Amino acid sequence: MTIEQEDQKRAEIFKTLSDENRLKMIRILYKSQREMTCGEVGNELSISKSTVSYHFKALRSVQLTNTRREAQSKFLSLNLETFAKYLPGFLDSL
Amino acid sequence: MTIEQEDQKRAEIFKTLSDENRLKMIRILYKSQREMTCGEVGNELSISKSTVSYHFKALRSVQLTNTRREAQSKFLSLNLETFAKYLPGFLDSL
DNA sequence: TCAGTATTTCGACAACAATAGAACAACAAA
DNA sequence: TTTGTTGTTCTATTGTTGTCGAAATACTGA
Repeated sequence: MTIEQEDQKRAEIFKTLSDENRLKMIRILYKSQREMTCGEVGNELSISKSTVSYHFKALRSVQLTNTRREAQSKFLSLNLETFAKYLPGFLDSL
Repeated sequence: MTIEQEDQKRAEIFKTLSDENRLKMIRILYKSQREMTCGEVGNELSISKSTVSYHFKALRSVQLTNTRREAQSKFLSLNLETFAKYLPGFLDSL
C-alpha cells in the first residue's frame, strides 16, 4: 500500500469519525461490551432510523464495525483491529 | 467538560484530519522535526496558496498546530499536547 | 400465504467544505 | 518610498454530507 493510499484510508476513517452521532454509536458499542442490534443502538440517539442506517453503513464501509445477521436483526460490534491499527488508544480515551 | 462537549471537540479534530492535504501537511511537519514556514510546507503540495492558508487555519483552529510569526514568515509546528490527548500514538503511525 | 418487525434504499433538500484567483495586509530591504 | 515576499481574506463555484419520510427488502412466525 502506497503512502497515498494509506492517507486516503486514514482520511476516510477520520471522516467517518467526524460526526457526533457516529462517535456516540461507537461509545455505546464500546461501553456495552457486547454486540447490539441496529435498533438498540439507534434507540439511544434522537435521529430517524434511516439516518441510523446511513451511519451504520458509513462505519461498516471503513471497517470500523462488523455486522452479523440473525433472524430479522443485525448485530453490530466494533472491529478492534481497525481501531488498533489506525487509532491506537482511542477507544480507551472515550 | 461534558461528554457532549468532548465529542464535539473530538469530531472537530477528526474532521480536520479527514482531508488528505491536511494529513500530508502534518506528516511533513512531523518528519521534518522542526518548524517550517507556511510556504515551505505549501510548496510540497500541489494546491494554491489560498487553499494552503485555508488548511492552516483549520489546523490551528483545533489546536493541532502552533504558529509563530517572524518577519514576513510564519513558522508552523505541531501541537504535541493535542495529539497526545486525542490521538495517542497517531503521529508514530504516520 | 399473510401480517409483523428490522433494516436498507431512494429522492429530495439544506448546510457545509475544498478549491482557485484576485485583492489585501504585514513586513523587509533596496 | 517603492518593490518584493509571505501569508490572509473575499467571492464564487462545485461537490459532498446529514437528514427525513416513504417505499422497498429481508426475514419470522402464525
